[in-house]
Amino acid sequence: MTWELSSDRPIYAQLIEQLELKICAGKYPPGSRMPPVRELAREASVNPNTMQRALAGLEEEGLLHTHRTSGRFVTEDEKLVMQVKNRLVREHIREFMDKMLRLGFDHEEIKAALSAMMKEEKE
Amino acid sequence: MTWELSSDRPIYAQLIEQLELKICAGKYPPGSRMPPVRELAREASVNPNTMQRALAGLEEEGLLHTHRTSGRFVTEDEKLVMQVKNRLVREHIREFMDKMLRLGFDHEEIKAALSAMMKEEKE
DNA sequence: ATTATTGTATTAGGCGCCTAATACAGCAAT
DNA sequence: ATTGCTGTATTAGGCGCCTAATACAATAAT
Repeated sequence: MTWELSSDRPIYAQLIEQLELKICAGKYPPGSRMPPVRELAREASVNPNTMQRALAGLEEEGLLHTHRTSGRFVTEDEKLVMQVKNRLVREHIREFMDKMLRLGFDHEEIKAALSAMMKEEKE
Repeated sequence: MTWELSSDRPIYAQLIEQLELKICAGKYPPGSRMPPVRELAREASVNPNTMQRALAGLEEEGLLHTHRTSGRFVTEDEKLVMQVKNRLVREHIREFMDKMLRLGFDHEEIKAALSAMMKEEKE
């Protein structure tokens, strides 16, 4: 799971989302230490300032906290991580449903289309 | 169905998507005349230049064509409209699935979560 | 013919995002 | 004590997006 950045949205916003994702997916477990800003920036091929900005966003959210000189750490509050994960799930589902409804699909048709695509996937 | 613009992405790109949606959903039927740029711009609370840019995008795509002075018209090629609609559907499903898979859901769990949210919806 | 309406083009300016290059402060390791 | 690594702040510049204000060309409407 690497870094996927597109140019049609602010990079720092995309970084926030992907960091959230990585934390919720357990790539950066609760309590663990994050790689330093400069390294994360290098990984993502991004300016350190931009990565810094993204990390600051996660801190406001409470997902990260900083020990000024020894690094940045993922929260140990697993409940919080789960809350964020649930929030993300709900957002993704809502967004998906909205778009499909606007295209004229009803609930059943949405499920059918999804199932069909999953079936394709497996081949 | 009005205009929903957020500030975290280029407006002209959002306009393109929403115009595609409106055309695919039948709000602007094949062969029909589009409202003038200035009016669409007013509707969307956007600068005419920005709306112009979005419309130019739809023209490259073949969804619209222009009679220089009498206005802009939706293509009469219903097949093309359907193709675009199918493309949009596939894109939305793929994007949704990607995000959910990254969050650790498998196919069955994705369906279950979707169904659960639909059920909520109905109350 | 005149007028209004259409799409289109141009210029200027503001603003946010991103990069680059530094510099500093504070703690850990040696 | 010194060195290195950490987060953090600052400045400068480039670039794209967006708005605003015009202006023009070509057709439709009168």
